[in-house]
Amino acid sequence: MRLSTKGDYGVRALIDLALYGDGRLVQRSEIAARQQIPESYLDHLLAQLRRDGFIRSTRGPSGGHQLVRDPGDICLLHVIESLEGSIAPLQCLEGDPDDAEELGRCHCAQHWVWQDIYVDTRRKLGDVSLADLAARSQRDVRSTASNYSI
Amino acid sequence: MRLSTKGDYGVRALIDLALYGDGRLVQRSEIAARQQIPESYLDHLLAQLRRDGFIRSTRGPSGGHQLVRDPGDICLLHVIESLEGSIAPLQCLEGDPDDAEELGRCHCAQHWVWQDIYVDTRRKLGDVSLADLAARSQRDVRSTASNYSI
DNA sequence: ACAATGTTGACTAAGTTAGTCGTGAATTGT
DNA sequence: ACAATTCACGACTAACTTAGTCAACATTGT
Repeated sequence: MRLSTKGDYGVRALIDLALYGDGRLVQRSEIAARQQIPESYLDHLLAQLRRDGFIRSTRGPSGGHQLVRDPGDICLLHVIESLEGSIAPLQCLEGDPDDAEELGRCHCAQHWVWQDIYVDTRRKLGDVSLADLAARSQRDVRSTASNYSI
Repeated sequence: MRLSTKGDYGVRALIDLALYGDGRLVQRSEIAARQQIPESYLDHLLAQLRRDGFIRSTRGPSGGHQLVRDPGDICLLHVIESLEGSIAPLQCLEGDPDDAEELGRCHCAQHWVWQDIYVDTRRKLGDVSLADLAARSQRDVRSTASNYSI
């Protein structure tokens, strides 16, 4: 039930782009340094996010990465599912989670419990945008900084 | 985010004991056959459940396994956590989940989202008893049987 | 041309999952 | 006492996943 580093790192990378990529390209090395992610590993995550249309990348000197859409229009659910694959707790819950017909087909005794958890988790993740996370991230940075300044 | 076979099989084994172990011992081979679990693998799961006080086992001919407590007094959360370990989606959420102090210590941007999901998932699992699952399992068996008899 | 950057795929080491197997210990029936 | 039956436990393993590294290549700005 644990999120792997792919999901964690990938989300952090997108938050970084939301925070520092306003109108400019952000380089892999910048993201890696700020978010504490091995640079060569970050490569794979950026590739996946590119494939799924979250970012656009530019080569060459002064190249880098940028978000394709507005951070407010990107929800955590899609990012996580891009990086982690399905987050269904049981195999019989995979497939289109919005198709109630399909989910109801299995009759294992635990099905309904995990289906409830699955649907609810997806809803919660769907309700959070990258902009929300970026704002939270910035707030935390400021509050930590103010602790030092007292 | 997927439940492993340990959790799935282990819960099914306990449901089997709830259904067929009323006042008698149920043998490993019975459980394995009914629940489609490799017998030698089931050993490990029963050992873990014994260590954590869910079942009691008796050796020798006509030996077997039985629940220690009433199925209504065993919640899914404790069973799952016995078999799977912590189900916290992030490492920084581990430790005592009822200690709000401890959970609030980390300030990674995603923390609050996953904490919400974690707390809610544990609550949902805590609200389901083995008796609930056993009843559901029996109902499903009957409804499947009645489909054939029509 | 060439240096800076991103792109891709092959490779790897460590850990987890999902088991199997063999030996031993307890219990029962004879 | 002894054999049969059942659980108990730990060693072992094959396949898969995770979390990376690395090298070769493609593109772009100067």
